[in-house]
Amino acid sequence: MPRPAKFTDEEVLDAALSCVSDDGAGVTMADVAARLGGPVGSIYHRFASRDELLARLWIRTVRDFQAGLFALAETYEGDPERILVDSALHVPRYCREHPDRARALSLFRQPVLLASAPEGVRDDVASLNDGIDRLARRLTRAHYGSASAAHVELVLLATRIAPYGLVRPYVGAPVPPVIDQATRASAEAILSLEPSGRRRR
Amino acid sequence: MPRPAKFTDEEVLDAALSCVSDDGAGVTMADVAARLGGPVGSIYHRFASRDELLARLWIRTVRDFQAGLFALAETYEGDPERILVDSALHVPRYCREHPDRARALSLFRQPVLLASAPEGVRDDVASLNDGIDRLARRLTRAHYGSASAAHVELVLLATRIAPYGLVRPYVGAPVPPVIDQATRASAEAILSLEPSGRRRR
DNA sequence: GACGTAAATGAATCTCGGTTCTAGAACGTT
DNA sequence: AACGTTCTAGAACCGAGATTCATTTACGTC
Repeated sequence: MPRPAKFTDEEVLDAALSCVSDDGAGVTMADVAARLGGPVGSIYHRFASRDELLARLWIRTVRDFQAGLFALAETYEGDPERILVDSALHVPRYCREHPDRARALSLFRQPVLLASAPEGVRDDVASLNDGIDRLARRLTRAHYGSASAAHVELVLLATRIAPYGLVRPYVGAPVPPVIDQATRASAEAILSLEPSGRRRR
Repeated sequence: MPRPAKFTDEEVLDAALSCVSDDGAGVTMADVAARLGGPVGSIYHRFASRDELLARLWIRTVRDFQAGLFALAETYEGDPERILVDSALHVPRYCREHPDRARALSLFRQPVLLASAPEGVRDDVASLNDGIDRLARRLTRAHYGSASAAHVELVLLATRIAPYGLVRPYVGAPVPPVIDQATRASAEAILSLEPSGRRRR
C-alpha cells in the first residue's frame, strides 16, 4: 500500500561507511546523501539525526567485527591460549581486509558513546559488549584458571587494546605485516603475566 | 611604547590546554577566551586561527613529551635495551602525571596534521620528529646492531605505538598500574623480534 | 601633553552544515 | 479512479561557532 522504499537502512549505512572511510568523523549529511544518490530528507526519514546515523553505523561495524571473534572461538575449542592469540591477530587482519570498516570502528569508543548516544541507540550501545564479555570471561578462566577482574583485564589488554593500539596509526592505509608479528609477540607476553606483574609459571 | 601585553602566547596555550582537557577536540574559541579571562579577539591577535592555536598546543605538548625521552636516553648510556624499555614506560608515566597534556597529545597525529596544518606551523610539524628519529636510529643500532628501516620500525612499535595504544583508552581517566606492566611486557617482546618475525638470538 | 604603536575588546558578520517542512510520487486497496 | 499510507525530494531555516573589524586602552617618546 505505501510507496516502496527506494533506499534501505543498510544502503544508507553503506553510504555513510563509504563517506567515513574518506573523511572520517567529518562526514556531513550532504556527503552521505550525495553518496547515496538521494536527498538528505530521505536519510532523516530513517535516522533521527546525524548522531544516530553514525552511532548505528558504528554499532553495525562492531557487531561485524565481533562476529569474527565468535567464529574464531569455536574453531580451536580446548586451546584457550591459541584462541586468545588468534583473537589478537584478528584485529590487524580485520583492519587490513576492511580498511573502511576499520575507519568506522575508530569513530567512537564504547564508554564515550554510551554517555552521548541519542535515546534510541543507548540500549544497543550498553549491551553491545555483553556477548564478547561473556566469551572473554570464559576464555580467561580457561587460560588463567580464574576470571577475576584483574585476569580479565589482562586478557582484554592482550587481545583488544594492545592489538588495536598497534594498528590504529595504520588505519586508513595498508597495514604492514610487521604489525601482525608485533601483535602476536605483545599478546603472548601480556598473557604470560599475572596481575601481580610476575610471569606465569 | 606599545601597550603592554596582558596575555602571553603561553598563557593562551595554557588556557587552551585546560579546555582541551575538559572537552577534547570540541573546544571553541569562546571557551578558551572564557578560561583565559579575556575576549576572543585577543586570542586572534596572536593565533591566526583555531586550527593554528590547536596545532601549536599540540606541538608544544609533543616537545614536552619528547624532552622526557631525551633526558631518559642520557641516563643509562650504554644500556640500550634498558633505555628502550624505559622509553616505552615513559608513555604511561607521562599520561598518568599529566592527564591534561595526554589529552592534548591525542588531538592529532603527525602525518594527519602535516597534511592539514595551516601555513605557519607546517614546518614545525614537519621537523617535529627529527630529533627523536635520530635518537631512535642511534638506539636501534645499539640494540640490534643495525638501523635498517625495518629495525627502526620495530623499535618504534615497541617504544611508542604499543605503549600509546595501551594507555589511550585511559586518557582522560586515571591510568592503572597494570598498563605499565603490560607496556613493559609488550615492549620487551617486540624488541626481542627480528624483522623476519623470528626471535633474536 | 600630543603622538605613534601594539595590544585589547567585544559586538557584528559570515559560514557551514544539521534539521525541518511542505510538496510530490508511488504503490496497494476499495 | 479516488484514497490512505509511506516514502522521496530538496529548498529553506537556523543555530553554533569561527572570524573580522572598528574602537579603545596603555604605554614610551618627543
